[in-house]
Amino acid sequence: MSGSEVKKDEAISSEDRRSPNSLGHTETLPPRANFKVGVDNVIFSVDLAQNRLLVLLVMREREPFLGKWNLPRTLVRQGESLEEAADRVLASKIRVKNLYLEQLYSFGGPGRDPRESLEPYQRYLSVSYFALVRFEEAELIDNPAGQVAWYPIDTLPQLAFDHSKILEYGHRRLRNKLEYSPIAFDVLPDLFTLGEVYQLYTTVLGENFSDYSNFRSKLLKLGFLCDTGVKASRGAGRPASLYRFDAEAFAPLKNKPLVFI
Amino acid sequence: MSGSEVKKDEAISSEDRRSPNSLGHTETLPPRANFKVGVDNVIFSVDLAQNRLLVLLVMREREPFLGKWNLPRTLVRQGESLEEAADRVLASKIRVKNLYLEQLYSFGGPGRDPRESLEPYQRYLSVSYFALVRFEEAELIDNPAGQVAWYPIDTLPQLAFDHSKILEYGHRRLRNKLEYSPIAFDVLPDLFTLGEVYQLYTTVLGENFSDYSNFRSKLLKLGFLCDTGVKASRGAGRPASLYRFDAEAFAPLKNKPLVFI
DNA sequence: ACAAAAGTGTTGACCATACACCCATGC
DNA sequence: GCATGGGTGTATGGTCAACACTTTTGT
Repeated sequence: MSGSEVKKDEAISSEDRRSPNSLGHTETLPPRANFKVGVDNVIFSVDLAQNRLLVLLVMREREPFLGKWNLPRTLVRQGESLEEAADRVLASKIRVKNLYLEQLYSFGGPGRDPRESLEPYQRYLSVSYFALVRFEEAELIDNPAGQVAWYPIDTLPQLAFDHSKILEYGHRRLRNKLEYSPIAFDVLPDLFTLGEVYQLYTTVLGENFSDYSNFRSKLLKLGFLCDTGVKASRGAGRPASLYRFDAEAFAPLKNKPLVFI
Repeated sequence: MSGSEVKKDEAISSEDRRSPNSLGHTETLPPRANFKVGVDNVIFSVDLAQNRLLVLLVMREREPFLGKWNLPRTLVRQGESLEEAADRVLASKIRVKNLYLEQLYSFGGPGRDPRESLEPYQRYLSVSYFALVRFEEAELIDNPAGQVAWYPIDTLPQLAFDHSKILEYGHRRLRNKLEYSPIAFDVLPDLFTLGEVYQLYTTVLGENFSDYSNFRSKLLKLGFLCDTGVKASRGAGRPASLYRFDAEAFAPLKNKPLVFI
């Protein structure tokens, strides 16, 4: 508390403690950096048929890193927001109706792009976005600007730039998001079985995150899934009820800390 | 599953499904935006003597928004990382030894800065950072570039640009971080009483987040606080034990989901 | 003595985990 | 029948919230 006088209900200001000796020590700083701003997308999907978590990659068609894979990316256009740019790259690679998209992190340190050494004082900043889409619905667009492919998260090729780091960051976010927000229902079909939800969770979080019957009762107790009564027969075994995500029942839970484990 | 053939252990590629008609629909896009990249800091501290959550603001000394308050900010310099820039602004306003700093969010939509309408095609991107510092230790630097002040979070002045939005975002992050990571111990002194920890939590999260005795036992059960045995007398009442944060005992809990409620 | 703050203990409600077990279907 | 997946129930131990109570100080 010594040396921290505070007046009730007033801002504590540098004016109050101006010392006469500490005037303008104007150190010379390097000049401002010059930035190109792009958006990099980490787009995930879950292939329920094969229990694989997939990431969308694009083959580079020019230098630097020609012939290497990287994340779908673009530079931001005039009049366009960051999220619009992210939407645009996504839409240029795949066609989907339902998706979850959110900003991930910004990477802007020096040395991210080898072109920096060619164009002096040029820097490259990437605002990364994280997306989850429905695999069964996602239609790859045949792109003149390069080959596009889903890669299983556990057999990734070497990536250009610092994209492995970005991807790893996105993977961590996916696992966290799945645990405490209902993003799974953004990419599941309108009607789904609880088995499908469980499958999605296990392929992302690993086999032993929870036991099916406990997962099931926990999820139902949250109260935002409603049983349509309709049964779906998926090959052998007893037919499962089809459920629907009830957005209205979920609304009051929004912003509340939730655990979906 | 229809129309989604997948080969085991191979990427699913647009090459596999190339359709001859979908070649280069080269829509004309607007040209690339031209960005200036800055860093905006939301710097919090907790005044334990008055139970107030404070934010550091800076008075603007030039247009636009001359005379209005805004967050401490700077443009990124050559050779400097984003975090280094964030550190630099912070260090130019206050002197602190201990702090917690992390990236918050990037704001880069069109129309954020009124100068955009003057310089055509110019855009302003802010990578915001969030910091928590120890109030008692933080010494405001008498800045030639403008007045600096701590403002209580509940009596903020009007802010320039979209800084209210950034600040609100930072406030939300602070509350969340406090609940599930040990950032409080980054800004508490080396030796502290459990009452001080509780006080910090209540001024950030509100009076009714938890009862003291429950908070206490929960925190101790986590096992990374060690009682030094030394007693501290703070005015009236029974003297409290001084505790120390044990980084080694905490290490195994790192990356694990924790609740500090 | 009394107030104030630290610290301990108890209780009942709720929740997580690990199972065991029944149900409905395809083959 | 039997394998397969869907669905229900239960027993055990743990955690959470509320609150009563004791301890140690300053005045």
